[in-house]
Amino acid sequence: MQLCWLRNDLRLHDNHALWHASQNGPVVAVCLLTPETWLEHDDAPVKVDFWRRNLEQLSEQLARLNIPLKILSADKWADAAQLLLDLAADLDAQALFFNDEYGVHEQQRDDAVAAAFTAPGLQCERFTDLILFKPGSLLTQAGSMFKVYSQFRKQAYQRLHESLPACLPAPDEQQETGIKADAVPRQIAGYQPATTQQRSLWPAGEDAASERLILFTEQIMADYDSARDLPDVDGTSRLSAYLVAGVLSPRQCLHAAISANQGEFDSGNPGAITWVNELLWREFYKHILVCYPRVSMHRAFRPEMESIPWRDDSPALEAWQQGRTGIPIIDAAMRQLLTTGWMHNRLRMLTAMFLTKNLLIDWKHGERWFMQQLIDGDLAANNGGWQWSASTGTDSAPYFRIFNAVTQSRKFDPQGDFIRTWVPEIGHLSSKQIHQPPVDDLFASSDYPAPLVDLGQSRRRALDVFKQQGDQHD
DNA sequence: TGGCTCTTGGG
DNA sequence: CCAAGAGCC
Repeated sequence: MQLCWLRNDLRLHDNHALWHASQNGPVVAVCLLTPETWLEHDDAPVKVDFWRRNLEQLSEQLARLNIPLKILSADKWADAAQLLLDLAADLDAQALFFNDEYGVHEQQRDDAVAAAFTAPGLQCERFTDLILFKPGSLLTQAGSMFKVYSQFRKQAYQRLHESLPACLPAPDEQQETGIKADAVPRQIAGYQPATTQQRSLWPAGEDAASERLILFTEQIMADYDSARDLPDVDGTSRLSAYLVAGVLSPRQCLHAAISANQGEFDSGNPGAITWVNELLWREFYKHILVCYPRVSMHRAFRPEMESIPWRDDSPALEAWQQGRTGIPIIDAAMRQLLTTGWMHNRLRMLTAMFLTKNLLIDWKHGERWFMQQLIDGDLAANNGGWQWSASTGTDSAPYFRIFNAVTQSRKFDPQGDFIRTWVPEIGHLSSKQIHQPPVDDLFASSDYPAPLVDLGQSRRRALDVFKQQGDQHD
């Protein structure tokens, strides 16, 4: 008997741990509920609910293969090893299989569990599955981790040309084990259940994920290059939540893109190339997290950026969080996040840069708020994105490349339709005015706030601060 | 995965 | 008046 420990890999297909366990003999799947650790990691309620709903779907699929799902509960990850050992003893299981997760706490937890199993002579098998390449396996000539994305990608392309990682099938149906499966709880204690709207925006299960993947690669991806920046258009993959919960694997994404692009991933349709590029950014940030763990320990990737005098301004932070900054595109984006648990990628860059540059508020506050709200919150990608915007990260935006939220709004939401959806109190304004409501109008008719900061002034303030930072370290 | 300002040259 | 390009942050 083998245990397969499921975490953020809630799928039957192309699941390395599950497949290899099933090749080894009868399998019992197990997962561990640790709400306290999720809280410490700022996992959003909508994300926890999505994970739970996917687990529900997966347990039904597993049942059809006669693979029982056992559900363990613990306060903290520190208890994981003992709980899994006890279960193994109960079921007389000799081996534990799981797919590696990345992050300091995750790796500590997994190393401890692996040690606890191998010490008494049990087997523990770990796999690279959530990403394409094992972190640390793509290196410069000098043997160090890349600090610049384009070089990382070059190496990744080369490796993919040499051998494209294949997708594994779902495990076969096994003999009845006689072991009773546990029911997936309807709700996780301490977490608000998701709203009806959120649930219908993000249907759970492998079938839903694969439907969206096919729709995207066959109908949306061809225009990805031009449409992906328009928040009011369904032009992005919207697959991130599925990737984070592991309902979908990056190999499945890569193969779907390739088959919709005449077998190519770095040539052919520009949309396909750009999307594969996004998959590789995801990969890059995971590698950065493992090779430079300081980025997840409240540290800037670039040490010389540690001493930026961030402003302490909780009213402004709260206005940003609640979508009351008086900059329509920023508020629309933040309200989309609050309501749906998701934000369009272009808007993530805009709102992050507005917080870190125009408001000069520490990126760590924004990083935390995003994690607490996002259905697709992912430590590596979220941290990478925030440090990119704050210019503190690897290969990040140069400090002088500051977005102007209003200019970007005119460019990417030209008719103002996205703003009208989320900021209805200024919906009556023309598409010319809606990006920057005239002050008279604000006094006259709506309770929409005046801008929190002047974009020009606050831009110059950020330039001064960041320039000084650089001078100090010349 | 920018923006601002200044310049030039054309309506 | 504006578009387009250069140089700077």
